[in-house]
Amino acid sequence: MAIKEFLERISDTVWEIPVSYKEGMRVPARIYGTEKIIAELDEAVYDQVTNVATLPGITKYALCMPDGHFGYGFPIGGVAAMDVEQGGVISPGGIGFDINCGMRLLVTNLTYDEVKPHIKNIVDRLYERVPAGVGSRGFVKLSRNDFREVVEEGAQWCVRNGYGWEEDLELMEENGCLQGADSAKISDKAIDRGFNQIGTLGSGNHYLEIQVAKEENIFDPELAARLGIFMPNQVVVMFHCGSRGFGHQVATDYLQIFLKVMESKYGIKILDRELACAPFNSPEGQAYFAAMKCGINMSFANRQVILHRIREVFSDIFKKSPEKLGMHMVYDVAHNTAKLERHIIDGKERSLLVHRKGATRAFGPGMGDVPERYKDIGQPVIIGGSMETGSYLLVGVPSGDQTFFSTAHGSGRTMSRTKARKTWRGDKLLKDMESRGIYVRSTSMPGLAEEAGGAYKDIDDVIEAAELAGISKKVVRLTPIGNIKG
DNA sequence: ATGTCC
Repeated sequence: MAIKEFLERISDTVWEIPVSYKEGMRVPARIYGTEKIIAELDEAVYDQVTNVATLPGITKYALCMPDGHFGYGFPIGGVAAMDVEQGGVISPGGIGFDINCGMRLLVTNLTYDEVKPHIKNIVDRLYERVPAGVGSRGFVKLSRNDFREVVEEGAQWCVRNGYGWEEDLELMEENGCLQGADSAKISDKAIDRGFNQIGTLGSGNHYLEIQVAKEENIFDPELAARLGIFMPNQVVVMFHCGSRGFGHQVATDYLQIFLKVMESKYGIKILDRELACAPFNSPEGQAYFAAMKCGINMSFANRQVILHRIREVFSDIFKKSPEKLGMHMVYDVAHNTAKLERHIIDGKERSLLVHRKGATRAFGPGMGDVPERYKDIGQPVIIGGSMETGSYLLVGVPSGDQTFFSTAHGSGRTMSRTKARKTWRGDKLLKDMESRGIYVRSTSMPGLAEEAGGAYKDIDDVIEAAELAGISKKVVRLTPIGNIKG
């Protein structure tokens, strides 16, 4: 029977597939999105999210956020919480190859009028100072042993070594260093791939963008001010990157290990090899958890060094210190992780491993790990749109409990990279964007074409769905004026 | 996403 006949409308923005849809589903699947988003959703997502619903220990629902699309095993936009006391598993496919891919936002006290005459210079200098593209190498010279320290200490290593400010650490999950990251669980190959990649942007949809908070796009001026956006046309900097080849190798290493032991040792049968997993409470599961934390820390360190370079470039161009330019970090979000969290399920507190793959944690007001300064307003959420359209700053809300306090992470692709390359030309797109006031530098013209705004869902639709569903609240929409694309 | 197949 066709999927549409199973799809039950729970509300204007929540759609459920019952366990009767597929043999082995332990919980229903729920997809977030407006009617328009659901109508245009790739049917493969239904298959993937219902496969996830069969995994051991899955609690309540297998979820897909409104930016969801087809991914490796799990859909991108997938959220799955596994009860670790009930045989719950950990699955690399539920985290993503790019461990702790995420977004960071920093503000300036400059207006668009002040920045406009310098925008080409800013973008050109950032392009030199923040290496981008496949295989790019960073300026931070580390030995392999130094790098093992970095992956255990995360952004704290960076601040100790002069990359950034002490206050930056308060604005990251767990102060930029996950406890329990163990480099003994990392292969030499992963170290080889990662040790010269700190401070690099990468490729694909990774980018660094100069943006403006236009007056009409500041939806809640009070909340915006609390987050550091205090005037119309204020210029901010947003960037998106992850753990580069290092995280990719960690995921690859443990997928192979899990495929070997999953069925023979643990008797877990799965519908798709890409859902390879191991019980969280098993030697293999714990080893991957400790290795993944190294990936998370590597990514925090990567973004920390990039933040430092951005401050240097602005400081050089505007002849003022980064402090005088008000270059404070707003927050850093991780959107490819699994975290052990306590959540109340049907009135009972349980210990859940929450997989968020292309999904952003969005803790509500008062919750643990929300920085002290934001405790009363909820965790900031940074959602990057396509490079042509815009991005959003939001906050978590109490009703986020329905998704284990998770929301969308971006626009979500609607077109394959191959088709996008055939539809647009990078050089023409670059000129078109410049005529619309967005100055772009990229290492690859085909790569630029892949990221055309038309290859993505409408970011405003995605954010509207997230807000209507009550999984995050929008504060500011940000408009791009300059972009460095990997 | 990714030394885009060691």
